[in-house]
Amino acid sequence: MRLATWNVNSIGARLPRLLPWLEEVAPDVVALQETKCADAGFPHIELSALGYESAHAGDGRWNGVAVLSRLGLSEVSLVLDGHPEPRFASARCGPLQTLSVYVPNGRSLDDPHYAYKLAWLQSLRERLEQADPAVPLVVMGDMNIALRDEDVWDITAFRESTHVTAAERAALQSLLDWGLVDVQARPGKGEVPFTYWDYRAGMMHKNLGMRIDYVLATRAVQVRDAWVDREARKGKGASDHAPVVVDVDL
DNA sequence: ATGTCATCTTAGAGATGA
Repeated sequence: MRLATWNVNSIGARLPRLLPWLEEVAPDVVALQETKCADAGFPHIELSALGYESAHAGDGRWNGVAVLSRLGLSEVSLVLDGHPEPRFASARCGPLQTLSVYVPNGRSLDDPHYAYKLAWLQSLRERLEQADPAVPLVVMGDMNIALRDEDVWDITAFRESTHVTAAERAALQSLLDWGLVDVQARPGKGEVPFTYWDYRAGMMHKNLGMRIDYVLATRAVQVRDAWVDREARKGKGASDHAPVVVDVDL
């Protein structure tokens, strides 16, 4: 079984890249983030033509998450309790419980959005308590957290920044402590396989990136291979995030 | 690194978010 997660930064703008990518890479289960579209505008038909059922939570301009599956799609849940923004989608995809999450950015340490980020992560942790860490389950998505210093291009550039604070890392570690493994992708251009590069200042070209997109899997999911598809971040009309692809056995 | 991209408002450049 092949899994993938990708922050597409607007599924509308990205459809000319997303559809060929799905055909080429042929993942069985996909978590998407930042679809930036309302449910009515989600391309269910185009995805169906490629064999995917899809569940989408979105309300328009911001956020938006989806789960795509060609192994069946059931037990859909699109709400994380207490949080109206569409940042959570959960579904059973064949034998695999699949969560697609778009963790709030946080913006800056003194912004209310930062506290919201931590509260949202706490809610996600509580949501996991309703599941069983012994079953095949993955949490995939844009965590907006770099778990280790080496997961950003230069930790000294993050002195007063979100994404690297002890509180954020503890919140992500708390998800792992429930019973999830942080699946390690093969090394990329550098030692750490970054998943995000800012559009500005030639960051991609200089490989000044961040590892903030994750596949977190229970131990019932046996990982065969994992990589970041940097090619999908290149060229015209690319997202600022690259997909993470993971081959697993259950 | 602050160099781009996407979307919405309301008709075209600015605001917002990442």
